[in-house]
Amino acid sequence: MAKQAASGGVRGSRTGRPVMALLDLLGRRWSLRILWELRDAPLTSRALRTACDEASPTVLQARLTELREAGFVELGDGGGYGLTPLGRELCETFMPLHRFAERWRSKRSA
Amino acid sequence: MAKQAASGGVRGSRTGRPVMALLDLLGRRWSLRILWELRDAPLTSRALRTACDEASPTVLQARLTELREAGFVELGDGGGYGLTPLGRELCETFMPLHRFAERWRSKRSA
DNA sequence: CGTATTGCTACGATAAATGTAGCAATGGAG
DNA sequence: CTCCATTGCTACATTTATCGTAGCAATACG
Repeated sequence: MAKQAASGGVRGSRTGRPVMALLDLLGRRWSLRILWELRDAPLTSRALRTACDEASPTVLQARLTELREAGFVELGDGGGYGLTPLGRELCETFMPLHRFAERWRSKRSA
Repeated sequence: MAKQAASGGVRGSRTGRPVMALLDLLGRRWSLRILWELRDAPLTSRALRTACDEASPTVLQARLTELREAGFVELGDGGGYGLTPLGRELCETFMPLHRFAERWRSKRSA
């Protein structure tokens, strides 16, 4: 495996600004969703797939690898993907999004 | 062209949960970046392109349309794209990401 | 008129995601 | 041990998204 984005390869990091790297990493399909679905409890790869609207295992596996290399997600001993402490922090950052989304909908359908 | 989305077509909204729709919308290439680059002041389409690392105008235009239909971005009278009040709210939601990214980097390169 | 912006589009080439199928490894139940 | 279900993960052909380059019509200034 060893794809390695860790030491300076995440797209967008050319700018040197870590936000860009993060924004780029999160701006890929299913990245945000995966973090979101893992917010409460760990899930097996298959349960995660189900939670993610039956997304293709190819992409899911790719994102999972990237997120693991980024240090946000980890694969537990007995199987199952879960958030690392760092990943949990990141997820907290996104929590206000939930409330925002509710307000957003009401304005859209208004 | 009249793409889509405006009145209930954002991918991911099939679940009925607005977070999913939002997560999906933001989980497309350059979406987060565009919001980020507009955080301070409006930019012309070309300035935005420059800010976004010379991204292809095709995608940029597509994202811009989607973000406009979502009500986050608007095209000013005298030209130039800017955030709507709603878009500014959303951007505020992402601000903690900046600080997080800094911490993230220090842990990655540790 | 020429020139230089603006927002935006066409289109072939390339990269990414989808959908379906299946692998090797692990852990019971009989 | 065999059978079966589950785990994480991969192959591969098809479809979709994005890239990169070029260029359009509209507007403004001299």
